[in-house]
Amino acid sequence: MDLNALRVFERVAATGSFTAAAQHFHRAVSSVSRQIRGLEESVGQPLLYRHTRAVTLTEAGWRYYEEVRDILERLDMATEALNQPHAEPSGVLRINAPVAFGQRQIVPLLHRFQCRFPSIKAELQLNDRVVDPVREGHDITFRVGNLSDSSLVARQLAPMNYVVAASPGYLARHGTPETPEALSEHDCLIYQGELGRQRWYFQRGDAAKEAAYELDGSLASNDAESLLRAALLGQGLVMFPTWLIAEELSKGALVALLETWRGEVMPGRRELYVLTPERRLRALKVRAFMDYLFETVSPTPPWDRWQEELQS
Amino acid sequence: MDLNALRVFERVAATGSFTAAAQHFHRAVSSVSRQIRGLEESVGQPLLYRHTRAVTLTEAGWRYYEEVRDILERLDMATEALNQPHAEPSGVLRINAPVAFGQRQIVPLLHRFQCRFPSIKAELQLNDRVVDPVREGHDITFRVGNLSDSSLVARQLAPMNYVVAASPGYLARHGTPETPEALSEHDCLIYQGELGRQRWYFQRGDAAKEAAYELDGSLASNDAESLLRAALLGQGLVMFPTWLIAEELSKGALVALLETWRGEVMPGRRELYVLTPERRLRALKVRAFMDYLFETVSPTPPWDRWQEELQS
DNA sequence: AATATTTATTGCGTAAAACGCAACACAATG
DNA sequence: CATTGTGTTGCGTTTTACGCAATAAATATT
Repeated sequence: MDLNALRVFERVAATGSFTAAAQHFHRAVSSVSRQIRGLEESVGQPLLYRHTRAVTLTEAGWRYYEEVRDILERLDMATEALNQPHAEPSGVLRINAPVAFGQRQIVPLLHRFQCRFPSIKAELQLNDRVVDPVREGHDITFRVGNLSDSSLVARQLAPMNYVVAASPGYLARHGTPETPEALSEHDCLIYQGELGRQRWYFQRGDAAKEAAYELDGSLASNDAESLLRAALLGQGLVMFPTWLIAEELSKGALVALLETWRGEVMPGRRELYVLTPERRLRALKVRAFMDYLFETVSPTPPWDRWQEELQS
Repeated sequence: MDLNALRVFERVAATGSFTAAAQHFHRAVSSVSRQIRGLEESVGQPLLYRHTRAVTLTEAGWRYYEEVRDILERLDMATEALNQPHAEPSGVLRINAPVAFGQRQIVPLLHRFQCRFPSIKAELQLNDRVVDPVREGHDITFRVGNLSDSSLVARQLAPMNYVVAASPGYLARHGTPETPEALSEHDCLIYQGELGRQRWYFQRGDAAKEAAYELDGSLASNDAESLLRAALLGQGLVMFPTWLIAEELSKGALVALLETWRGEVMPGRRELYVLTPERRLRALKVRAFMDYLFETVSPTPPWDRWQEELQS
């Protein structure tokens, strides 16, 4: 019996897939297959049922998995606890985030973090579908809006702020809308995803409820990046989260509009969350990254600092 | 990090010796040395101080050892728990016993046990000095008399019965002593170990206390086997535990004497104990052997059945 | 119903790791 | 001071793990 085989088994059990476990450990699937086969021989019975496109745990496998998961965790913590107080974080940090947020905010953040701690390596997985962080083996997951996995430790990172914006060229040609009502006279570039066309909502400071505006324009798309490019070319107005267009706002490539109102793309407010599996919260690399992250967004996230920069 | 290295580390920590761990795992000392070095590199600091003729744990090593010991135990138990109800005991059973008892009683018992369970392998270590079963890595330890290790689970196996015996030839030439007092007219072969010459003690059924007899004969030795051989040759009388001479009594090569009295070689009574480390009590191989052992000695140990055999 | 695709298994050759032998270093023991 | 026991390290050999490629099996797609 081999510790490596146990780790492979844990990952196979968590994901239901030899392929996923192979990817996780950067190994060939055949290597995973042999590790599992060897483990089953050493414990004397099958731990997994093999199906066509997945594997599932046998009854014994399930019981063994629960034990092995805890044992591996405990071993890692015992090893971690040996680190001297000044030990530098090291190892592979696995991060998951929505695509656009990851590209624009996590990549530079992570870059600075890794400059500071050169022993850290990272695996950044970006996707917009809801993934299971435990199953995927992520150390840290960024999530927008609703949470649904109670085995994760969720911490609120920052509020999601939306802003309407247009290029200076567009505004020079078409004027600057001063109220949400004025938007109907403008070319609004609308996001149209699986849930249909987004409405824009506005709420003034003291109003009890945001008002919905069903707007239109020359372009609708399910690709935010395309809408952004069109806006930069002066085609129309967009409403996006500040973390998406903070750089363009800072550079003046886009101009924030209707700042007296708070904009949303659906009713209610949402927050940015960061999630970690409960057990891994104390790994040094995870703690270090979380500390760094929360230092970075305090008191104001970098993607919300463009307002301050424009004022100075 | 490797499971094998962790097991090696546990054994080194328990014994304080690379050499002992190497022997335990049937490996070269250099292999143990490298395993430990590799483990220290992977946890990032030394776990052992190297001295000239032993190693000791560092502070971190001690803390790690306590964790690793429990983790390995838990893993073994999780693996053990997977066994199906009808699984046959297998693996290496490590037994320690006093030399003579081991040779005469454990070897045949173990032989029958292994015939019944062919997947069992055994390592039988015999010595008369007091050893530390945890440190030595024994699964089962036989012990006579006093117990002093509270981390072991001790079960009483059987009372120690002593008997005076002589060969038929000796008795034909010198007559049969009918009382302890008559022994002074006989050639008593006395055990003389590190504690000096043994006195023989006798207690009649209803007497409150055993009486001591300081006897003499033509031979005194620290080697019980030699005294026994001399007795078989008709040289004199011996007093030995029944488990030592049960076979000779059964065959009539020696004749039990003074059976109305209970003989001892020191004041008070002693028991035979069998000890197992607390954690290993539930390993299938250990349980199976213990069950077999206690079945064998119930209601009467085989070394005390010669009385019944002579009567039938 | 046929075809394409995905996942896991296994033969085989290669690479990497573990091993043991032997020489050596060091300090305790007699 | 010589001997002895324990641990370290260089080096060659043995063993294990790996990846590639072919294959099997069943699901998804057309």
